[in-house]
Amino acid sequence: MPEGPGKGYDVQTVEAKWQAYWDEKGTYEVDEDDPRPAFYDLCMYPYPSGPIHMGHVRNYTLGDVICRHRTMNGYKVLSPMGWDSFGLPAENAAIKEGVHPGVITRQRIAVMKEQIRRLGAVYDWRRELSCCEPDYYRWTQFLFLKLHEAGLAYKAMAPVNWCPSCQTTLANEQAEGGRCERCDTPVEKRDLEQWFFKITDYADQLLDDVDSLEWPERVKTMQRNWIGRSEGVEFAIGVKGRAETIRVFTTRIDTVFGMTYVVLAPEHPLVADLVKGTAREKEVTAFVERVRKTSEIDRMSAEGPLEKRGIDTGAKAINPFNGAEVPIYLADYVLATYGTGAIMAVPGEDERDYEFAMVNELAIIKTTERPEGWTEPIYTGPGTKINSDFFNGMTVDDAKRAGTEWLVERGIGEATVNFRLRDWLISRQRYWGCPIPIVYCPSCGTVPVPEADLPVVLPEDVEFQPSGESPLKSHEAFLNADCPRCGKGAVRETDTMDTFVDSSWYFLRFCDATNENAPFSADKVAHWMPVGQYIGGIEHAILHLMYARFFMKAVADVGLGPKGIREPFANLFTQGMILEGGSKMSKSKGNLVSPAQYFASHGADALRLFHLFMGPPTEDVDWSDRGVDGASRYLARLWRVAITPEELGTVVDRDESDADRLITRGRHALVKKVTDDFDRWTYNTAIAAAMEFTNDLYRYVQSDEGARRATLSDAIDHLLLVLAPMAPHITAELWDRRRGGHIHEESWPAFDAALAQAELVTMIVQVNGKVRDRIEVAAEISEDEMRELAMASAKVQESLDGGDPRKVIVVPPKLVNVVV
RNA sequence: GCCCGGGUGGUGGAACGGUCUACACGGGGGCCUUAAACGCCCUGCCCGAAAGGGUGUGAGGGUUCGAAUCCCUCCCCGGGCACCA
Repeated sequence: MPEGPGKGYDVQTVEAKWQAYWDEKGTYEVDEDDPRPAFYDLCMYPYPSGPIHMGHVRNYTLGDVICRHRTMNGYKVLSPMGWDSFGLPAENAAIKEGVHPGVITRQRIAVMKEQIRRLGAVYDWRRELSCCEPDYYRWTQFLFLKLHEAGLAYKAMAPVNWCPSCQTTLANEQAEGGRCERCDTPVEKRDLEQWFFKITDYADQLLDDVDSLEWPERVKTMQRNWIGRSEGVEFAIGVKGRAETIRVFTTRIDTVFGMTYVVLAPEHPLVADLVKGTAREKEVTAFVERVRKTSEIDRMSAEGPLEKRGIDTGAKAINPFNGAEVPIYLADYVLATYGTGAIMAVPGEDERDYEFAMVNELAIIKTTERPEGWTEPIYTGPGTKINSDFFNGMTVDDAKRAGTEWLVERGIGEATVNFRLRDWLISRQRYWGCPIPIVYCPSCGTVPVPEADLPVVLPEDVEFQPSGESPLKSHEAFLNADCPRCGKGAVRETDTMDTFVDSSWYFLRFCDATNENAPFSADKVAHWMPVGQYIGGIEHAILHLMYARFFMKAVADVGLGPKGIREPFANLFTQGMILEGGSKMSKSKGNLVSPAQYFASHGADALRLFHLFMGPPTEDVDWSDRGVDGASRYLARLWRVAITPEELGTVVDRDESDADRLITRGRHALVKKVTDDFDRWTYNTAIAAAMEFTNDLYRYVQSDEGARRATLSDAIDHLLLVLAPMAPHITAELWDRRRGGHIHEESWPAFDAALAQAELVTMIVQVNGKVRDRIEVAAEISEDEMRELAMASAKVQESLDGGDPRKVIVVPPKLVNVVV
């Protein structure tokens, strides 16, 4: 492995020097009273897991390039960094190693911070925050109280994943495959009282506002699908011989005359009552038990829809439209948590119902005309209604309207909208998270902790149970509290908040990070927000980004945030993953490649440059370290050329030559190219252009009589300027040595578009679309001249063989195509 | 199953409908050196000693003077969603 770029360039010393300079001088510290226009550049803050990995390098390099580039373009760029420092991994490590999670976490933050600095990424460190510290989480608690006050935080019974061995609930992500992440015990469903945020109140807004975002289309699509708005009707279906009705939701009321049976979710509240005392009771109860044991994860994921399991209750439903009696089934393909937990089933017009009907040998009624040649038994497209009484002859859409009207007139149904989005369950039965500021009083009930009493501090003197049960549950001093309302003895909530709550507002805190009286001031937030560029992994496309959007809106509505800003992230960039051998790098796979070794062997600039050069940052890339050498070699070359232009060839002080004109043209073209590429996020081609220009310099200066020193100097200055955001250390050092001063305080260079155009171009001569000749011509050549030149070409004459061309296509100044 | 992305040299990747493979990595060769490292230059698939020619962007069609690029059919890879009525 080569030791750095070589001759006269001491990578380690130079990089350390400039990193210290940026820190000490506070180059990237910004404030409200700075008159430059504001720009907020943010990378998703990391979970402090210890040493950084290549994904971090990619992320923070991109963020840093944006920050430095924007700054050179005259903006004051807010670029902060912090730590998503609550969470399960540190707590698990604590249980295993007997060290407090806070200790482990703070050590890891120190390591990570040092490595991020070593990368040369610059931040306004005065704004650093860590969400596990009381000066941050007291405001998370404050926001919880505000949401609670506004009715947006509530407690309710909910089915959760429960690990019987660890005695705790688990997040869905921690119970993948239906087994506990820690002990591999199968997870059960339990109903527990849990805290929720009422994100569903914002379902419509969250959906509508997606349109206004400059985000990757696929992320927007994922958000829309996750919200899953669907319009339909809810109506009551009578049960034969009983007073109760079953409410069902459907988006296809036009198919109601095809209703073949009704299905209830096994958890439906009416089930027990329906079968009580009937011959079916025993069998149905057994079925319900069986389904309950299957976790929701198994029911909803696996490889595609599971085989439809169901059972006849023996009860009959009555179709209100025609009085038809149909059987009532229970089936696990109907979810208790969506719509009303009950459906009307129409096998002729719904794939799932069809599948179920086949298994249970039920009749199929078609209610929509099939298109010519349609052979499938199910049809879900548009058409004309048939077998449908007063719908007959209507289109599907008209029948939907008529059906809804019919129900509304009789008072048994109405149009409704359903969402896939559920309220956000934020309770975690874990220690290492933000305590929920609530106490339970025997006489006053659930009482919020007064704002003046915040923070509710996580006690440090805790003993971690090998079982994983939260030590808060057995911590007397924490548990016992006085009721804020009546002063009598009360008990504290021991659940902590999902760490996604912490990350739902950290970008707001960055705007006003040291405020001791409020989570942030609305004015400061208004000054910086929305984030002008947010950069992070695609894996957060739904959860974090949805929650943060919800918070931004909620915070405005409870009177804390600026009213006009309802979306936190105006622009989002999702970077691709760094793979190793085709799969994601991870500790467990043992295929981590540490960035730290490259700091020592090649330096931060080379590593940054290589990451940017690998390919477009949206794409996943397989890691290969061969190219770091190449980046390093290029930087060494740049160093030699900039320090000693004679390296390039003959440097003279005399009149302008062709070489001078070519070099000047080249540098205008370079600046144009890099400027365009920065807008397109195609740093790979920007770097290629810089390399190409450097190669061209050698060519021009070595040919004929050499180039002027002044021309070269100007070219090298521009080369350094365009590379400055990407390779900040070497360009800063060279700039300082060549001209004095700080390159990152220079303006982004301008270019003259006319000068960037080449004088001479290669004209391609084709015969029948195949290249037959190349001729150097002036860029301003006329069509006629081109045609003449092309026809005069020996190659063309040969092909014509004395005849006349059928057609000649001329595209000035690049191409002539002769068709024979 | 549905919805997105992608398939271009040995590799990463370039390419407003107009020279396919820029820029790199790796390989081969040469120069420099006492030698090596560094550096510099050439090369890049097939035929040919060369000049030159040919094939050629996952497959097959189409549009066009001209297609990696636009249209249709299909195959393969990656990702997301997955019983939401």
